[in-house]
Amino acid sequence: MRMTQLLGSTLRDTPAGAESPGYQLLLRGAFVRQLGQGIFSFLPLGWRVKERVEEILRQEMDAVGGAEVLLPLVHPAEVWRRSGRYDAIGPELVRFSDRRTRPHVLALTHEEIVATLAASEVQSWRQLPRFVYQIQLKFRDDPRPRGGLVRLREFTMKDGYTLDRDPAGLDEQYARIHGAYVEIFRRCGLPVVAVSADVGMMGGYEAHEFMYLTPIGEDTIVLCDRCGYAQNRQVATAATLQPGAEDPVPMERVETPGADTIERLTAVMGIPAERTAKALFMATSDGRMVLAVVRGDMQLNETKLAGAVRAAELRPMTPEEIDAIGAVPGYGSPVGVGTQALVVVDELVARSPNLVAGANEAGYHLRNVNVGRDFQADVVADLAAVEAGQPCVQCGAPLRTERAVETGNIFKLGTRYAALGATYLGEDGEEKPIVMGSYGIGVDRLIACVAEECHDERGMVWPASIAPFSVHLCALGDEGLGASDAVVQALESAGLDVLVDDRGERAGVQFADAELVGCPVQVTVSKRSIAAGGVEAKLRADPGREPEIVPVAALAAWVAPHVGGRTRRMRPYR
RNA sequence: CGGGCUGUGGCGCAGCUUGGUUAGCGCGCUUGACUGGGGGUCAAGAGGUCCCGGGUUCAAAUCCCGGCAGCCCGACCA
Repeated sequence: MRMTQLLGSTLRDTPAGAESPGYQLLLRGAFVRQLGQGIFSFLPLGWRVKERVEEILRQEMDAVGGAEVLLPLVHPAEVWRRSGRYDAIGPELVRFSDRRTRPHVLALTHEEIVATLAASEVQSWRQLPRFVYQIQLKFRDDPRPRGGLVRLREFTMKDGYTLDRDPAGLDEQYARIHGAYVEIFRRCGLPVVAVSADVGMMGGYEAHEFMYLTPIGEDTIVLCDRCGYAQNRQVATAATLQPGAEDPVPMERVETPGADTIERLTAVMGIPAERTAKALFMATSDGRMVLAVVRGDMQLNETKLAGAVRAAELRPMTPEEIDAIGAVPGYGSPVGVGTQALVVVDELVARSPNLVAGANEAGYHLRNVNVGRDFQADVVADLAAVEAGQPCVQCGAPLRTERAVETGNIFKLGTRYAALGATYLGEDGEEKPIVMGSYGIGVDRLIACVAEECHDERGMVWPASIAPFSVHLCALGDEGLGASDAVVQALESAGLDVLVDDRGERAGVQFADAELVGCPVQVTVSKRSIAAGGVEAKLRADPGREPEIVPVAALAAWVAPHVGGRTRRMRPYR
């Protein structure tokens, strides 16, 4: 392909508003352009990268028995009503009417569609297991898209769905696809860690996320360097702490003026935060009031609390609601609170004697509060968010936390979508629910992560497997331009794809752009190289090394080992 | 949805505080000359509803009000 065919030119200045280095380079290298919030165009170079990634996805999905399909982007609302998600999901599900005022939605995932197909297409146990996947657009009206391609509203997802007779069958496919995911990220040159995760809105009973560790990530994962424990902070637990043994002593009311935060309380009373309990006032989506108690030095993990009270969603209580249960913000505690609120206590608090808690009266706290004696817990559960440095639940070594981007996830859904009629007739003649699994990879997000991972100060350094072209050919001067056709011919006839800089720009401009675009092999042809016996070749990943003179006839053989990871011959553009 | 920041030729920015000439600068673009291996030099050009709407004023890029858009933090989110 010739550079004069490309739409979009490289940028010398970093566009305003692009924060992360990877996103800056995707813009500067003319890979993508933003159209609206969370909505992007892929320019020719970006499209080539995307095509490469998709090819790897197809190969790996096919390798574990996947059959590619294409499911619609626009769904009648009825399908989502039947699964219950039409009402369960908030405004991120885009709803609209067609010309006959029939309600529709834009696909934000495709479980419903696969389940609907399974209902009509699968009748017998002989038709299971199955694994279908697609590479499709999704639209999620996210309240806050950000980070360029990291968090989009319109995005491309590789989503796959397994259909099985029973959980054992699901486990088998799940493990196989887990392995395929590891291979996909390896081939794309992106280091990830697989962590256990919350199932979220998908429902189901087990999930893993494939996380790329980066400070721009929006998730926090908890890692143990000794034993390999790795979980999303939403579900992570630390080893149980053992509070000092101490006999309960009588509770007393103390004056604590202005101590309406844990920080001020510890200052006023001269005690460490570990000796305090704090109350958080939450309401469930089904209208229950929840008073959660964690130790003063710890953060509430809302995912854990939601699980403990079996709530779909939680929100903070309003001041009126707090007042109605008889509590006082800043001085709140379960002591003396009426039965309108469900009291949920972190297990560490439940075992800790003589804590300081609020008195539900402005300016007063209670010393020596003991669970069971001074108030009753309706539920005792692990509610605390894991902090770095806490001991690992498996081996006791100090845990580490890292920011990460979720580039892929896999879910064991189980039978929840059987409600859409996804059942089969078993070998025993009985109707049984199909057991489903769901498997996603965000293609754009994966590219964004690779851009973060694979660059230097001059531009992208794409892994050969997904680079837009194998070779970036700089044709310098009339002699270089004149000789470039033969070089392209030599490479393309060997199955190598080439981007030719045929713009007639000066050497410096061509070199700078080649480094920005980041193809693995950079070849220069010019009067000088011809006089030296061929072309100059060097690797993008090794910019410091002197280029090597290679005869045109030997060039393809020189290039090939450096682009071995490329798997598909792309059609030449002509 | 809350908080903060920003909207000025294709890109990056100045000007706004304290209203007043033809709204500037760098890059890019066009034409010509020179140059020709790391974003070269010189010259001549093209290109602008100063985000939108309203208001104040003799006069608004500039001040006021209201929108819209983008970015960041938070809430939210597979």
